Amino acid sequence: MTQNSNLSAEPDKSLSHQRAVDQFVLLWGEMASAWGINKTMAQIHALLYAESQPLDTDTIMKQLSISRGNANMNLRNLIHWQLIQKVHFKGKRKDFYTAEQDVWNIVSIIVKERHQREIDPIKESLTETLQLFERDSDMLPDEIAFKERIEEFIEFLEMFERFTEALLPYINKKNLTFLKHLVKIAEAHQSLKGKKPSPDNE
Amino acid sequence: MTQNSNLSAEPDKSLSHQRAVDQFVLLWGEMASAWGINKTMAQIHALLYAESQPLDTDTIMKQLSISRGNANMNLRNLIHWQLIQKVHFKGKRKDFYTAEQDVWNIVSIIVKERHQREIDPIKESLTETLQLFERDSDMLPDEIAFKERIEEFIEFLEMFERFTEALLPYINKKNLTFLKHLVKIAEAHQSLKGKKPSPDNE
DNA sequence: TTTCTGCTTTAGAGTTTATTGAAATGCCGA
DNA sequence: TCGGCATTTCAATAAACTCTAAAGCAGAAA
Repeated sequence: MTQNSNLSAEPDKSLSHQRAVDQFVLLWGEMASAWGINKTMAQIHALLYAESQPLDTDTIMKQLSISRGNANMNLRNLIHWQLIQKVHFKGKRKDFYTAEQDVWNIVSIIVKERHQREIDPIKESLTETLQLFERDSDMLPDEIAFKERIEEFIEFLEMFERFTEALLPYINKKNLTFLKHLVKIAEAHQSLKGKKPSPDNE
Repeated sequence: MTQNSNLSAEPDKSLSHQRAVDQFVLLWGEMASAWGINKTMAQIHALLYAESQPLDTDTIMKQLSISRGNANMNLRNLIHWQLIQKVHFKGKRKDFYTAEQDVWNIVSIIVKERHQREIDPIKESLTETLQLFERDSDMLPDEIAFKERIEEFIEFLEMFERFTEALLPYINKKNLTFLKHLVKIAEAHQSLKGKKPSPDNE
């Protein structure tokens, strides 16, 4: 019961494959928790990403040694993130789950989701903060500088927004050509101007 | 002692300015913890970013109501991340700290750091995982599919690497023109091909 | 040398977040 | 309507992470 995985719920798999999946699941989980995403949620996603077949809750529980409640919560969360989907098989009552299998789409979904959930609210809060300032005429120099920095940050977020909105449609394994094209433009532009495009600060 | 900030360590600041700084610090801290970065570390950074003048440890402690040890640890961490710098004033024994003030540089530093710390090791681990597989001839179809997905992921990371390396030099408030240019190319390319560049999956 | 000032380290307390286990609810066929 | 799965919810518990207080250093001044 305390063993971490590899309960061989699926005897139709070679040992080396099973080990590779386990290792991959662990890696994905660690990665996620470094980025503020629930480790178990990421592990479930990794498992479903690694498997070609849809899995049911019990298999996931056994495979990752987690409780039913935990599995259920994180599965729901993953569905909400649109990273996995429920699948039904005729004749079977259980829910099965399957994950998007194209890394490019996965990344694209994650970027979109976090953008909506996090960037937009931040922009709003910053705009509110700006409203705390007195009229320009009464402001001290440091105050003006700070205000400008906030404005610059808002501008940055807007630029980021435009950028991701423009590029996200190309983040897809069937559309790499255009991305590669953009990178080449940037690389060319860079070598044209020498190593760094501008010396440094001020 | 339990009050959250605004101990007005700097009487030379208007109340509205102080409130704006406080609010900004709180926001930045929350944002950071959503992304797996220590909240206090981010708050210290926000404070230094908001202030035009370098601050010493005692000011930071008072301003954020944190202990000396905590301040010290997180300041060191920020230096390690290259997000702030120590500053010395002649005649004064204390260390003062100051932050990079250009958002674009800040983001650029963060991307570079996380890249080094996280993406590179992941690529290595994935490569190791790949080595767990048997020779192609002995592989089951599912096994081959999984292997291909890992390879695709490595490919993605490499593309991401090229992309950031190509663009990071332009992420700087003095070099926005080129970025804007790139976005325009992408936007134009998109409208040329209709709303979505490719219908959907498969 | 001793004292004073400021920086650093660390064990444990405190806080936050994730996970479990059990009970509640829903669903479907007999 | 009941019985048997399957899913969902949630209070209690555990794990992870952060912060503090106190002690230790190191160097400057006296």
